[in-house]
Amino acid sequence: MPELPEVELTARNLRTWARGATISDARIAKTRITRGGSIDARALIGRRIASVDRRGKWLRLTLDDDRRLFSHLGMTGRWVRRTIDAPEERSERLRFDVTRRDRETSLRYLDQRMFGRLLVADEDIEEWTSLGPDPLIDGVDGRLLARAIGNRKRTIKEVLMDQAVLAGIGNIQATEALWRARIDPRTKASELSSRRLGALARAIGWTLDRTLGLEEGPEIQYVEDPGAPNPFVVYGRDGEPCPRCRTTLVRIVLGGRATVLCPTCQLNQDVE
DNA sequence: AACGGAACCTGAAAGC
DNA sequence: TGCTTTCAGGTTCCGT
Repeated sequence: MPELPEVELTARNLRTWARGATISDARIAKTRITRGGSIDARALIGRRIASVDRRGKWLRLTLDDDRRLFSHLGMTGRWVRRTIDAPEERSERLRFDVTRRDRETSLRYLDQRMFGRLLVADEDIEEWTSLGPDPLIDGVDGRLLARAIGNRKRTIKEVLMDQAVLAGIGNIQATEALWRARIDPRTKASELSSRRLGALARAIGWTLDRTLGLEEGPEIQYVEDPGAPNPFVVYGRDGEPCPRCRTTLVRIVLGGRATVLCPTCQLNQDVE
């Protein structure tokens, strides 16, 4: 589920909760979350969490012995803070009890569908190093987009979601940004003018900032959480009027993913 | 090489 | 009411 904004908020939470803290206990359930490796939880006990970083949708917790814990949230992963005596939750896959200044709390990684990943490594893993530029860390503008896209011929929506092109953009952020920039998601990426790419870069900044602002708080609110209203402008709103021109928004499928667009205003026309 | 589609999972919501 | 189908914000693999 999570895209760049949710992962960024998670990184900020983990810094607040755990940076500088010592792991006093660690337990990991044996599930497919650790595929591609295995984690010896006992070997983490006693280590201090030196720093927490995010790149794209990946999190990296660096320990004081320079080993790193990598975490990808997949579709349903979330890190939460609990009291030390809170009972194990249904989808709990990893638990860290951490101590800082004599205060002990418990960090839990929850992941219902287990598409997420957890890996421990001595150095940065390929999944981390192969990520493209991150819009929040590296900034994003039309030139950078043009360079990242190169002459890729897939649709701009699919290319935007390619983590090697731009790190952190998923289905929601791509949908929202393309609507904002008035670009038809089916356009071949290499066919966008530099002017269009400039508009797209600004639109990406707009939707990321907007989503980050919506999600400030102790726990990330997902759209699909029961009772939570959809906070997005067009994502999940097919059948509703376009907020800009009132045309009914339509749903198509691109690269196997639901895509909402306005058939009237997403026509790649410059508007100033 | 590039593409569409299925697979990996669980559970909530919609459909009948 | 209860059973069935569809769908979900991610990634990877497989066959054409």
